[in-house]
Amino acid sequence: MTRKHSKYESGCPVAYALDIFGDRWGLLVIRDMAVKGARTYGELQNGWEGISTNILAQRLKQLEEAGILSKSKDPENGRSYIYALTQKGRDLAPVLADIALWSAKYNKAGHAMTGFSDKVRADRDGVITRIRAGKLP
Amino acid sequence: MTRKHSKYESGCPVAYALDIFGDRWGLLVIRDMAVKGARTYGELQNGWEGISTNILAQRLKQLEEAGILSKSKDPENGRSYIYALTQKGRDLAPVLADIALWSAKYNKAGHAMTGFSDKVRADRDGVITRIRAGKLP
DNA sequence: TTTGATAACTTGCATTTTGCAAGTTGATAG
DNA sequence: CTATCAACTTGCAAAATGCAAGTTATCAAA
Repeated sequence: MTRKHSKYESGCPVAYALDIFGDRWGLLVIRDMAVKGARTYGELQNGWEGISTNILAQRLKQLEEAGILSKSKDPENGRSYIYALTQKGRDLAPVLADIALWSAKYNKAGHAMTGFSDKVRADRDGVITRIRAGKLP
Repeated sequence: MTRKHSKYESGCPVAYALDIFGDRWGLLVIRDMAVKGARTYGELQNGWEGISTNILAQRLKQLEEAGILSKSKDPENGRSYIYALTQKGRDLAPVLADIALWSAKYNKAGHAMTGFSDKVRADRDGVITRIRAGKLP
């Protein structure tokens, strides 16, 4: 991620990853694609958290530059683009899965969604394998 | 995390977690404690990435409020406090481990640290168990 | 063909977060 | 007592995010 605040550059693996998706929206965009199957700008715009249009556009560009996702023209609709996670992006499945497990354990809110975390709890390896294969969890 | 930009509130587990550590520094503070064994403000201040003093103070307070870490007076040094990850914080070990593995696979920088990710690659469960038990990986 | 709708952004400005660097306060050591 | 240290705090600047209106290219219908 090309932030003005210089990248961490510490060489630590956690820092390296956070340089790519350690902002407010990066991992949520990736989640929308991996877990919900979002593929277009409009679908991502209609995500659960209400990302701003300028931030979404910027994030998509940065994640594309980081090799996390790819952007191609939609052959069936000249106005639309298709965004897809690359293998590099899909390989973040274990991170998403374990974050969901952690949250399921500690989030006491009554309105918490449990679909994804329930699936992970039931079959963590299966969920990860499917996301890595480009399928829904 | 009490950010003015309203919390996501979507109910999604990933969003719940990012509300707590989805800022620029949260997960790095947690890493410093889990992976390096940092326990004092000074040790955290001397982290690999150069966090600002005001941000560190603020983050420690927020993470304490979120139940990720605890703060207690150092009985041997009246000027110092000891910060320790709670079980809730230590339960983020799988997330840290997965991030490290992912980065080891995709970070091509020659100066990348490989200690933690090598340990995870060799024995992911062992690393997670040790961190969860409050030990170093 | 024209008109209206739509997808994907872009733009201008406001608010919030992070960064820099100096400063303060309480505790310790000599 | 003075000097040093640990843990912040403070004031301001820079960067990131949010809001809401706007623009452009493409598609669909009349």
